[in-house]
Amino acid sequence: MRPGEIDEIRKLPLFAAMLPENFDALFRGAYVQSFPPQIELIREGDPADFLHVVLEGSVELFATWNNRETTMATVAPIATFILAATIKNGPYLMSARTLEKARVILLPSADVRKIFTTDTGFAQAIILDLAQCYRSVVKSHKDLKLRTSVERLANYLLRKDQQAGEQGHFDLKIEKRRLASYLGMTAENLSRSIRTLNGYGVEIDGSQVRITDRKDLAAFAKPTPLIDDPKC
Amino acid sequence: MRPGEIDEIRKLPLFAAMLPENFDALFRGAYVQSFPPQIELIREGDPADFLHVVLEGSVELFATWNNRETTMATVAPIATFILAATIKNGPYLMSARTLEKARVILLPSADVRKIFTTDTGFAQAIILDLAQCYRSVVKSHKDLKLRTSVERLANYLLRKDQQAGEQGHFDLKIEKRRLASYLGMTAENLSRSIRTLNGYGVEIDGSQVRITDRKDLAAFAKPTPLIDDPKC
DNA sequence: ATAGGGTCTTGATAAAGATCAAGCGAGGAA
DNA sequence: TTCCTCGCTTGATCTTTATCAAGACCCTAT
Repeated sequence: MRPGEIDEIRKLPLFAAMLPENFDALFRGAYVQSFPPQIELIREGDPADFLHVVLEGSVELFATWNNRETTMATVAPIATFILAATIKNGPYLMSARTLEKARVILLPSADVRKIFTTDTGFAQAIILDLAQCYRSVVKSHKDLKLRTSVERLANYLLRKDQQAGEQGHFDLKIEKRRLASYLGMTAENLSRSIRTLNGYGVEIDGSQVRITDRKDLAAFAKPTPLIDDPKC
Repeated sequence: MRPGEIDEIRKLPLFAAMLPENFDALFRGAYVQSFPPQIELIREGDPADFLHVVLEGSVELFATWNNRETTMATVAPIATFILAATIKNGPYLMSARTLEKARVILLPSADVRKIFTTDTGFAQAIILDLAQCYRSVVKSHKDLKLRTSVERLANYLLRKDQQAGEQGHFDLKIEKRRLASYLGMTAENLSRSIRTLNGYGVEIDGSQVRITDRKDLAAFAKPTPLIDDPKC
C-alpha cells in the first residue's frame, strides 16, 4: 500500500467509525493487488470471499444472462463494491472487471462479517452504506421503467453536468458503448439519442459534452431528485 | 392490536434480536391503523416519518414520473416496508397504497433511528434486511435489463409456481394490469405474452395458472438463481 | 507514414413493445 | 333479471428500440 493511502481509506465513511484495533485487524488480512485493464476480478455466482476496495483506476460492474450482458455501475476510487454479498455470505450477483489499470484491496469477507457483529460503529456505517446502495438501485430501477432511452440520456447528462459543477461542459469519462449499456440501450441507439438531444441544447464531440441550453434540456428531461439526486 | 399479534411481530427477523425493553419502547409509540382499499399510505417525496409494518391485507409500492406510473413491489403480511428511507431520514422514493382492506403499524422513524444506534441485535437485523432488499432490487434490475417481456413473464410464473410448492397450478393473487406494470409492460402486452407462453406449457384462465409442461417452460425461460432465487 | 484494430456513426430493416379502439365477459347494484 | 362498470382481450397501427451492414474515424504499433 502507498504511504498515506491507508489514512485515506480510514477516512471512508464505511471505515471511519470502526474501532482502531478492528480496522487494523481487518487490514492486516488484506491483499493489495494491481491489475491490468480488462481483467475479470469477480464472476457472478462465485462465493463472495472478499470485499473489494478500489484504490486506483476504475472497475465496471456488469451482469450477464443467456449470452447478454449489461453494465450495472462503474466504481471509481476510493470506494468499495459488493458489500451486500459479503454481508449475506451469498454469491456475487454481478461480475466486475477493470476498465483501466487498477489497484484494489481485497478484504476477506469472513473478517468483515466477524467484525461487524461486535463493532457498533462499523455496523452503523454498514447500515448507512447499504441503505444508500439500496436507494441508488431503486432510483436506477425507476429511471429504467419510467423513462424512454432519450429521457434517460438527457437526465444522465444533467446529472454529470451537475456533478462537474454546472460548468456546461464536461468529459464523459466512459466509452459510449458502455454508457449505452449502462443506460439500457444499444450503442447505435445512443448515437441516435445524442442526435435527438442536439435539438435541446446538447453537443457531444468525442467524449466532450457541452450543454448550450440547460433550460431547454431540463424542460425535456424533467429531472427529479427522487430519481436523479445521488445524495437523496 | 389483536391478541397474539404482537408476538408474531416480535418473531420477525427484523425485530427478533432486539432487546425486549427496546422492542417495547418502540411499539409503545406505534399506531395501528386500518385502511380501506385504494388508500394512499405514502406519497413519494414525503419525509419518511414512519416505518410501516403490514399486518393484514396487502400494499402496493409504486413510483411515478411525468404522469407515468409503475408498480415496484407488493407487500404482504407480515412484512415491513421502506426501511431504507427511515434509516437515511430521507424522502420516500416510492409511494404506497392499499390493494385491499389493510391493517398497518406505523412506527415513528425517529424511534427506529434512535434505537438502532444502541441496540446491537437490532442493528444486525437491519443490516441483513437491507442487504436482502438491495440484492432483491439488483435482481429485478437484471431481470428488466437482460430479458424481454415474455421472458420476464415466463420466469415470474416459474418463481410463483416454485413458491407455491411446484404443484403446477397456483393463483396469481394480483390483477393482471398490476402484474403487467410490475413486469414492466402494458396490460395488452401481458395478454399477448400469455398467448405466446401457451405454446410452452402455460395455461392461464382468469387468475388460475396451470403449468402443464414445466420442462418446456424452463427451457424457454432459462431461470437462474442469480436473478430468480428470492433467498439467494 | 501506414496498416490494422477497435470504436463510433449512419442507413436500412426487423422486432419488440406501446397506443388506440372496440368488444367481450364476469361481477355488483338496482 | 337487466344494466352498468371495469378489467381483460383482441386487432390494427404506430413508436421505440434492436439488429445488421457498411463506412468513417481514431488510435497505436510497426
